[in-house]
Amino acid sequence: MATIEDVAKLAGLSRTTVSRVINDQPYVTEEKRQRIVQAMKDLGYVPNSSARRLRSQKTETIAVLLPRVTNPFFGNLIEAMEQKASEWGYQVIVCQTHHSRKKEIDYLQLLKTKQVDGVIMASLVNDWKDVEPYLESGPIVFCNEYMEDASIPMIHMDHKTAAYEAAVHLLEQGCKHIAYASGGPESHLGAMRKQGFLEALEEYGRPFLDELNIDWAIDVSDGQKVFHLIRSDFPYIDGVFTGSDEVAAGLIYEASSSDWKVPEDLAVVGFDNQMVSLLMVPSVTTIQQPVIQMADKTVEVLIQQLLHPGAIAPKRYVYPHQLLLRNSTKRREAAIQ
Amino acid sequence: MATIEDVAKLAGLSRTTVSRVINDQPYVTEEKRQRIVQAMKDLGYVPNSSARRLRSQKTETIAVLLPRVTNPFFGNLIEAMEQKASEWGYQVIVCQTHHSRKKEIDYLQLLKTKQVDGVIMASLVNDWKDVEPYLESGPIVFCNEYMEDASIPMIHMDHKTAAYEAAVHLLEQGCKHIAYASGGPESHLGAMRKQGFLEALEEYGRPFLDELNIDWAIDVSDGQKVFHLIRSDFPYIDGVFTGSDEVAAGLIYEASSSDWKVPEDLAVVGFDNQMVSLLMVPSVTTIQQPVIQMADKTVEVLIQQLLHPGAIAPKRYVYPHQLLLRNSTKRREAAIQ
DNA sequence: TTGTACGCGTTATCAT
DNA sequence: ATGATAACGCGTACAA
Repeated sequence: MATIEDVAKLAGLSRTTVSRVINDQPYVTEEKRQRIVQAMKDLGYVPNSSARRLRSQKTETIAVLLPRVTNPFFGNLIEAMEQKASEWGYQVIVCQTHHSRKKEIDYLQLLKTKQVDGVIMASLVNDWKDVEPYLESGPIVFCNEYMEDASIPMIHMDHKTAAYEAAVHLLEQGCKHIAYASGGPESHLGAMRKQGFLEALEEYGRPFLDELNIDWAIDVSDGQKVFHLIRSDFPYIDGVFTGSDEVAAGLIYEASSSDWKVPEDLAVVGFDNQMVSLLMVPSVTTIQQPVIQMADKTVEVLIQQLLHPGAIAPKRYVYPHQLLLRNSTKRREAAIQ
Repeated sequence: MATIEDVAKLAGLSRTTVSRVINDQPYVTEEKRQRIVQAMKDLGYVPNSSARRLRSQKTETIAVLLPRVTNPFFGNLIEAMEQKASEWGYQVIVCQTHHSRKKEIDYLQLLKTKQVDGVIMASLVNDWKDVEPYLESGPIVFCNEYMEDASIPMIHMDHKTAAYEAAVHLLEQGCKHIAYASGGPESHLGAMRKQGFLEALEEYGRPFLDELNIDWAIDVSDGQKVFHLIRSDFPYIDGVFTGSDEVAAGLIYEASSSDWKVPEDLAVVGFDNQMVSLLMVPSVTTIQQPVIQMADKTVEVLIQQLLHPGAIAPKRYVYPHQLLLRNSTKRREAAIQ
């Protein structure tokens, strides 16, 4: 592998001058520049990135922490992030935490060991006190996930209001006993949703019992299980708030192969507006997040922090959501689309 | 940021000894080892990865090239790859080519600049002659994509036979005029599928006309367009082979809001066995690929190349597919779930 | 068992 | 305008 030294020799000049050419710096005669460019071509020279990193203390790489890529929400997120980052010349490392505290911390180590310049956390299962120390090694930005006490940039939706609106919608459609089927480990975000949901119930004078709380529903097959659980043990339930479109899809799929009708017997709302929510019959009422905008903003904020350290105060960007009314909750005429 | 030098000073020893402790090398008194470990803790010392890379000429990082993450097939692929790689202590960089030749080459540069030790190509739109030169900078492995002339490891299915079987299935179900709705840029893999498809038609004495060839169908909305095209311009078509479950889903979705019935009026087969193919009504007959096994194998093969350069001859691993018979093609009694 | 000294490939500083 | 030289932080012959 040719080094800068080789190029210098071949061109009959010094490393310094070659370096100047590489980095488009002034003070190089056009003639010598040509000679160097030619030498680089002849040798197939490419600057060694490790050496540059060591010298510049920069990696042009960021880590994106998320639970898993195959969850379509996170898939969309990282797709947009990678695209945006590459526009700025940054590489993206995928870090799947699978909701594990240990893995999350392990990946944060990338910051300490200088393998990445900054970190985006779209996964957050550790307490802030365990994350904060890593801040001194480089900037961290939250996306989707968030918490009150951290003073770093956060890009997210108002999950509490979103859940509140979804619950109100179910109540307005005449649901009397609404189950809450969500899952995964407790995160601040999950707590917010739950809060909004409960507020709506309280406002409408509906009680919420333990039996209506399902906290292990993540994917399609869980959704299927949820349906059977409801049907066999709690048949009086007539509405379900789910934490994802996948759970909603599983529920609706099972219902359609039973004698229950959605939404007449059971109204269902999903979350994320994934493609499947539109393809299901009936189509799924869901909450849309501006994923791409959030992803772009997150990358932009992080890179700005890298380019101008400490220039801007950590801000919070709250993006709007939208409750998309579809057929899975259409018990009264009002429903649109 | 503390360096190895700081640790050495604090412990009253030399850098060398500290280095020995870091890398678990012998010839260090237990007592001094303790002293050093303590010093590292006190200083919060972590080895600088850039320096290590420069010194060792290794990055412990691999690049995965693919069209886009939100295509569920590739989402599954990179999810499994990242997980496997992390078990070996390797980082994964996402490289979305969006079928662009330029982007594909740009990402291959990561190999030349020593930003990664090896590359997995699950995207392949350039000619082999343009890819081959990068081989001298490090190992490259194909996954899913492949071509005859390259002498590097390749992990993939027999797409030709898979397509052949799907087409035969449609013919056996009594389809007389079968459209081929696939898309994206031409790849060797696409050519193989088409070949298998055509062979089946020929075998059954069915002609294939230009009007039956749709080459721009990639996602759900394309599938919807395909349906309307067929319905308005080529209503005699009674079967469609699609390149992905998403296209199939779009087709079926539109058909269900029309007076056409699937499979009676139009039989549809998909590709990849994505979740949506199971959730659609009717469920979609499709071809299943052993994605995770292929992903694991690919990572394993690449890492073996990194650990033992030139030890094993480049081999080809062909994985079995499975045609899953579902309702979207069930025109005769035989079909199974 | 421990330490000295050099080099990995670049870039920044300071002369000239 | 150009070049010599010193870092960046680490690992490893080789010497002791």
